[in-house]
Amino acid sequence: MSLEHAILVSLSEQSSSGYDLARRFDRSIGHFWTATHQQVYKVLGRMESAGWVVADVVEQDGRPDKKVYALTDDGRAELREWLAEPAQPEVTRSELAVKVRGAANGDVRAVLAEVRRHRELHADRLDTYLANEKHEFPDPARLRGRRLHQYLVLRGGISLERGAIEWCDEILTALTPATKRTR
Amino acid sequence: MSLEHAILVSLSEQSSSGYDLARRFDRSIGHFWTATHQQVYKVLGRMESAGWVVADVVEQDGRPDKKVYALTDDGRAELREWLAEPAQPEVTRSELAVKVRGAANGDVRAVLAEVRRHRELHADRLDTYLANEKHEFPDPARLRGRRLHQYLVLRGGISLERGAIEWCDEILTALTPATKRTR
DNA sequence: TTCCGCATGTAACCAGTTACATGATTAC
DNA sequence: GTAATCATGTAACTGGTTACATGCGGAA
Repeated sequence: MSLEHAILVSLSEQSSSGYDLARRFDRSIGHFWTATHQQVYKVLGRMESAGWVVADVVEQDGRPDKKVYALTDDGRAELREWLAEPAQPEVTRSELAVKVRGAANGDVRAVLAEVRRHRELHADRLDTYLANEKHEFPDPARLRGRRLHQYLVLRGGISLERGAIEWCDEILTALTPATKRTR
Repeated sequence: MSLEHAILVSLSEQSSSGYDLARRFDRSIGHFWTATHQQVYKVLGRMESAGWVVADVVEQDGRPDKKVYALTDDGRAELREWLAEPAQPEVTRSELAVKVRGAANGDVRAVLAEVRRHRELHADRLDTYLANEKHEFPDPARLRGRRLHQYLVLRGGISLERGAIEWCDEILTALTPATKRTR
């Protein structure tokens, strides 16, 4: 697909500036799609030319002006069509996995240190996701529509991180010498 | 990183042709890194210029000639250095997740059908991985070194697929009307 | 005779990253 | 004074995808 449709989804929830979108791609939607601000601006330009979004310049005091983008009817139509298309299966590219596979060609302990570091990164992300879940969706059983969909995506992020942590632990258990492990 | 190092790892296990490498990227290593044959050939060219690999033309009867690539000492050195560097955390890009999040903007049932389709794709991949595990690593407790590392990466693929299936199921349970579910 | 597997590639293109650039305000 | 946050962008580059091209052998 590419960023376009992720932006359409994001704008369907809330009109916002490129800056704001870029920040949201560091959070909520960002669990499953990332984008730098440079790319967001570039793509927004294209989308405006295509007539999917319109910009409204908002002046602020004490802060730079901003362009707030909103979906047009064409944008909404595009989004609807895209949703009906098949989604291609995600490709997981894990540099860490390649390093683990090739570890015997270098210093295995260095690779293990990386696995440990990644484990912590995933644990941190899991914590933020869980805090998010607790704070934003305290009563999941009652959720309907949009909110339920958002919740489900967050749940996906949570189980992804849990899986990653478990995998790191499996590697660490298997590759840490028993002498170190038991002491 | 990029493909280069994945190819170095692959060649460290077994010298092979570009065609063969491309096929392996559809399997074993491919759980965590993919590449088309076009890209493999392109990168192999670059790697040969850099002196990381050498090609040996092998004539075959009844089949086209092939170039079998092998690691050089420089290639091995490069691999060793790369293994000592930190790995950047993977970015998971899931088109399906974006569709789930935006589902309310279109036909929710169409998105659910996609979730169901993806569930089956993941289930199929899980089956191949499990068959692989059983066949190639019947006695995991005894594994050491390279073989153990390969096994651990396969385990990662397995838990990734399991996680994906569970997530799909969670979505299906949450979004399928109870009337259809209980029947 | 048509399609699949083996085997290697080129060319055009697109998506995404990194580096660079500007400028005001606020908090330490 | 120094760094962080808000806000928008351009330019160069890299990595990866898609389309196209060739040619033999064997199976259906």
